[in-house]
Amino acid sequence: MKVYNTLNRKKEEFIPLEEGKVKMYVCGPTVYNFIHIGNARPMIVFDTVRRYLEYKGYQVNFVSNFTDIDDKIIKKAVEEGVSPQEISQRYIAECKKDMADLNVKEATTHPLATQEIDGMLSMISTLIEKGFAYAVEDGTVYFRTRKFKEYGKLSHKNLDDLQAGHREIKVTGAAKEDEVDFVLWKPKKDDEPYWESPWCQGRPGWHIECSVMSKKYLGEEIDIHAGGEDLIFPHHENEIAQSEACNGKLFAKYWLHNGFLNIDNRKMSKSLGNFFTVREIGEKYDLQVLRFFMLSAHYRSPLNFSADLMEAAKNGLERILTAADHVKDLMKNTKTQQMTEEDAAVWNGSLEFTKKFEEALEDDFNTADGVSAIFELVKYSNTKVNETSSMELLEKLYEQMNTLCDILGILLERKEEILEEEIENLIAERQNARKEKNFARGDEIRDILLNKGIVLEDTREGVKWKRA
RNA sequence: GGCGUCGUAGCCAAGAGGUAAGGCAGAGGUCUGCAACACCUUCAUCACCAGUUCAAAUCUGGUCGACGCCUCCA
Repeated sequence: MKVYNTLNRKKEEFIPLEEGKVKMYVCGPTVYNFIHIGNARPMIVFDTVRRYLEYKGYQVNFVSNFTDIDDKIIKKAVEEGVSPQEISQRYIAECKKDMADLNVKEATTHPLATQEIDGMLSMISTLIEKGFAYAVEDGTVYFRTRKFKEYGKLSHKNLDDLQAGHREIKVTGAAKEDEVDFVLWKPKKDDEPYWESPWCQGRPGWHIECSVMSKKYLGEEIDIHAGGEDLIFPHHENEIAQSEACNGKLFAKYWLHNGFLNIDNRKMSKSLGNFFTVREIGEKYDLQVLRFFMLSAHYRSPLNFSADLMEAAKNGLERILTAADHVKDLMKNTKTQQMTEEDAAVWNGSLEFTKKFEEALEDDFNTADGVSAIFELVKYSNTKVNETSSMELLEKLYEQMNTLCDILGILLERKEEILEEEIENLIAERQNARKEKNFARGDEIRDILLNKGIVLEDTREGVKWKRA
């Protein structure tokens, strides 16, 4: 398996630190509002990476944090006149709901920054002892960036360029030794929440959280650290500096970063008015569609989002689900149990698509190619399978589709929906009308149901319906 | 200004030296009471220019265009 490592900008063979196990950390959201669809991309993409690793038999320890203390959270709390905890708790719950609808698996551990303050104090102390950090008069603690010789190895920046390119830096509080130094701990302002520390009453800087949580739940050295490409600098660069300066070990072996999600070819931002939360999209589409859409491109490519593209994704996904439904329906009426010779040949032929799918995912998680393998399997199934197919073949084919879709986190089983009695009666009435060749009444009923969002399809296996 | 990514059909998107996967949309057809589903057929020489090579969408150089990071941001 090859993975693209941002550290050296090359695809590398994936070799875990410990055989059969993968330690993986994904930077999670700051919880001050509903998550937006940009937040959803790394969640979906790295959940898929995890699922593939698990499919390969790895035991994956997957850690993803929630940043629950931060300026934006405090700001929101002040606006609403409630505590920051109330804000963060609320949006953690909402975020988990969205993740469930996106079929993103729960992390092995979802640590919260505010629960890890002790670890942060300890790491900051160690950094000060080792000379990698210093406190200034007002109690702010800075990381001594130039002291860490490898600084810039992830983002491929050098400190002199950074310094030259630096625009006016708004330094609050006491002056730092060097303008490239960054904050590890900062003093509280006014009634902000705070924790006691040897330096001042205050709270942690953003970067230190992830270094500490990764170390606590996964250890000093991990296999994969992932997040959005915008985190490469400064967030991940700073994490490397903190962790490696503190632990004296390589922090993470592979760094994976997903490309950005744009809206109508522009960066998503509130000021442009092209900002969508996952919740909003969920009102118009099953979030499976959003997931399928995101996986239709390579995770490192920028991905554009628009209504048309969502429609296309919806139709494509529908094609896959319809094929699976068809196989399932055939199972109800199949006469033969065991595969015939002919069936066995069909089954063998289908293995080609699993192979193609695996080869795609092996190559830096190329889900776009993986999806195309599923489409080819769908076409193959639609063509090869019929009323004479054996139960064994049908089950195997369904299982194969299900396995591949499950790696992508796509559910083949449609949600069970209970038809209201009225709708059932209408469908029955329509069947009678059709039997008596009263097609006018039949079509009328179909239109009535269509208006209720129910689409009917007459197939050989009987009447089927689905939500529009 | 520094660092970096990308330009493949109407749209989305793989492919990374050997003669363009897959999907959506469209067109024509088969099936169906009609429709839907499904199936069949059809739909590109890869931004441009110049090189390297027996061979380039794939390598090199240049041009144009789009975008990202350098500041909170997934």
